[in-house]
Amino acid sequence: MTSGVKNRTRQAIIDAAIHLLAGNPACSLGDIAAAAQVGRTTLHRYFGERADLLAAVATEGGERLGRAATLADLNRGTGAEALLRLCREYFDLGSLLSLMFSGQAGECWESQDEQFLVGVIERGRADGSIDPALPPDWVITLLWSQLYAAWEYRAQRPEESRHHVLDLLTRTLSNALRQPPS
Amino acid sequence: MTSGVKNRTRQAIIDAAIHLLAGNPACSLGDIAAAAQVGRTTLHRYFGERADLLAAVATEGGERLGRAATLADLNRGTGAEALLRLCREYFDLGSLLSLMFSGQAGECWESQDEQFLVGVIERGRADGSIDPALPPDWVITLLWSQLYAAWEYRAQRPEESRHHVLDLLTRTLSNALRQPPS
DNA sequence: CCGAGATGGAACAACTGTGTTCCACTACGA
DNA sequence: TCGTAGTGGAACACAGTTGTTCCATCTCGG
Repeated sequence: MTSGVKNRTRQAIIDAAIHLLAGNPACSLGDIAAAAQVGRTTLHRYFGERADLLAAVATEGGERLGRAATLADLNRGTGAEALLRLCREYFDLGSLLSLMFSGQAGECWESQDEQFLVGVIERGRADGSIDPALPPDWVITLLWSQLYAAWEYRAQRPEESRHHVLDLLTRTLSNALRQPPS
Repeated sequence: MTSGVKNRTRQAIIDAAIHLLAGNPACSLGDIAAAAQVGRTTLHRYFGERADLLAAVATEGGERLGRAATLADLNRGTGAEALLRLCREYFDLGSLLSLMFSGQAGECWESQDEQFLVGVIERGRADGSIDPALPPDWVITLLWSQLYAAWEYRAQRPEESRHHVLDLLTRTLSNALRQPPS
C-alpha cells in the first residue's frame, strides 16, 4: 500500500502540528516537522504553505469534535446531563482543546457545530436542569473556558489523576449551570 | 515638566502593548508603536528590546492586579464573598485579563500574589461558603478561566451591558463554588 | 537486481521583524 | 531668539521563517 505510508506521514505531521500549535500558535514549520520526525521538505510536499497545514488541522479538529459529540449521545437524558457527557468526551481531546479555545484554527467548525450545542442547552433550560437565566452563548463560553481550565490544571500537575480532574470539572460545571435555590 | 512628557509616552506604549498583546502575543513592535501613535524609534528609545517592553507590561499588570486586590477589601465577609468582590474588580481590568490568563507576561506576579488568593479560598472553605472538596488551586484556575470567559463574551457582544455580563459571571462563579445540596 | 515512490538535506531567494544609527523636525522654556 | 528635550523617518545589517529547487538516499515490490 503506497498511500498507507503517505497517510501515516500526513497524520504524523497533523498530530505534531496540533500539539505544538497548542503550546505556541506562532511556532515555525521547522519545529513542527522536527516534532513529526519528518524533514521540512516533506512537510512542504504535503502542505504547500502554512495556511494549508492550518486548514488541515482545523478539519482534523472539526472531525474529532464531531466524533466526541456522537459518542456523547446528546439526545439522552436532561440537557445538563447531555452537556456533561459532552464535556467528558471533549476533555479527552487533550491539546486540541487549547487550539480550539484560543480560536487560532477554530473558525472552521464553530459556525456549524455551535448550533447543536445551543439546541442541547435550550433543552436543559426547558427541562429545568440548566438555569434559564443563563443565555446559551454564555453557557457555551463557560463550557469551553472550564474545559480549557481543566486541561491547564491537569497539564501542570502530572501527579493528579485524569479521573480526579474530570471530577472537579464535572462538579463545578454542573453546579454553575444549576438553578440557584433561592 | 520634562519627565511628564516621557511618562505619558511611556504609558501610552505600555497601554497599547497590553491591548495588542492580549489579542496577539506575537504582534510586532511596529504594530505596538503604531497603536501608541509613536514612532518605532521612540519605542526602542524607551524599551531597548522586546523583552524590556514585556517586562514593563508584566510589572504594570502586577500593579493593576495589586490595586484591584486592595479595592476588593479581601478581609471582609466570607471567603466566597471576598472572592466575588475580587472577581468584580478584576473584571474591569479588561484586556489585561487575556494577557494574564494566557500567561505570556504573567510569570512575574503569580509567584507572590497567588498566595493571598489561597488564603482567601482557605477561609471560604473553612466558613462553608466554598465547597471544601475543591482544592484552592482549582478554584484559582476556575476564577481566571471564568473571568477570561466573561471578558471574551463581552468583547464579542458590544450590545451587552457591562453589568449584565458581570451578573452572569457572578452567578455562575458563586454557584460553581457553593457546596452541592445533596 | 531494478525502478518507482517516498523521503531528507543542502542551498537559494524573498520576506518580515529586530535593533541600531543618523539626521531633520517640533515644542517649549530661558 | 536660541538651545534643548523629545520625537519621527529613513536607512542599514542581522536573524529567522518561508517557499522552492535539485539531488542523494532509502525501501519496497516485481
